[in-house]
Amino acid sequence: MKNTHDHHICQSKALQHINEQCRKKNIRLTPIRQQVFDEILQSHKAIKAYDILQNMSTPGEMVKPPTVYRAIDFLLEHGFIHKIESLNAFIACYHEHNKDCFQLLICDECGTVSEQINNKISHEMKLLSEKENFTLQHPIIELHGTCFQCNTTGTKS
Amino acid sequence: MKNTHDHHICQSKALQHINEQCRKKNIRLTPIRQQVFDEILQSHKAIKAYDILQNMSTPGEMVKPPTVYRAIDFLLEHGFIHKIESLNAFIACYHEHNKDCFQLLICDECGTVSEQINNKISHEMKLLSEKENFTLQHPIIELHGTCFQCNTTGTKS
DNA sequence: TGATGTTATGTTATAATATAACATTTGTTT
DNA sequence: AAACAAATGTTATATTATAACATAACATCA
Repeated sequence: MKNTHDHHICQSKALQHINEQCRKKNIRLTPIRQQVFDEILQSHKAIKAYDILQNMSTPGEMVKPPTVYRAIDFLLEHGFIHKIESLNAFIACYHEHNKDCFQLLICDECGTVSEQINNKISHEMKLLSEKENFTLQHPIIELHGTCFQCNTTGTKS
Repeated sequence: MKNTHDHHICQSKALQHINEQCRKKNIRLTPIRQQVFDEILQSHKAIKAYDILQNMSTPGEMVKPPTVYRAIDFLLEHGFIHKIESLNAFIACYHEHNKDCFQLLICDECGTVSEQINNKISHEMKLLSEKENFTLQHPIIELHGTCFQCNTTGTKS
């Protein structure tokens, strides 16, 4: 199946970004954190914590949940990954956004997740919050549906 | 503490609505489903499945998870309640909306959840989806922050 | 340098959320 | 009443996530 983009470019950009940021902010990208980020970076599909666990484990050496969850917490805290609440899964952040408002398009057919930064939506969220005298701190926007590829081909990738 | 609205009105409206709908659609609001809905209807705070379990149990008769989860599934399916994915919790639907796009304002101080139906936001979601050739089926919009009351009083309700 | 504090990791156990699978009962239709 | 469908009961277990405490690695500066 033809892919609409070269994921290696995303990956190397994201890697560059995380390395830069860690240097700049003087936070430590330890081997475990690196490994967990690499797992999440593999594709544009969301990955679950226990799948990361599995992938990082060998018959001789089973990685334990706190190891992975702690790395995930670190990556989330610094915005290198996002949690998809409706899937209990994680996706790498490919935008270098300082903005705290982004939208996730989640294809329920193939599992692909696409991160969008739409200023109009951010703006409308702000307006709604103001209208309701609500101090918006953390917007979660997860849009489930079917992506173009799956609509077109009718197959799972 | 003064409350900004009379929750009993919400409750009775929602009760009326669910009864009407069940009659109209010829679906059964059994005692268990009624009970679970009542629990969720208690307040404008989200409630968790295991709290419902607790509330429905007596020392002599412990309700078991599938009982509650099945009722929740029924109520979700017919739009009488909503799941808040970022809290793993549930809230009654007080709008009689056929619309599939609503926004939840979630106060992280006091736990109050307010359901909004904002046409501009729905519209922008549609535009974004179209732009990305994405068939939107189920939008999830959960806005975390602090409500007016909590901002003002600095206390938890 | 090595004493000290801080950050990260290891380890064990368990909490919290959710579903599978199969048996039984209740309701509905004819 | 027979037969089917829908709902509930019951047991077990899967999945997701964290608490609590021990140890190791790193940082810093007297």
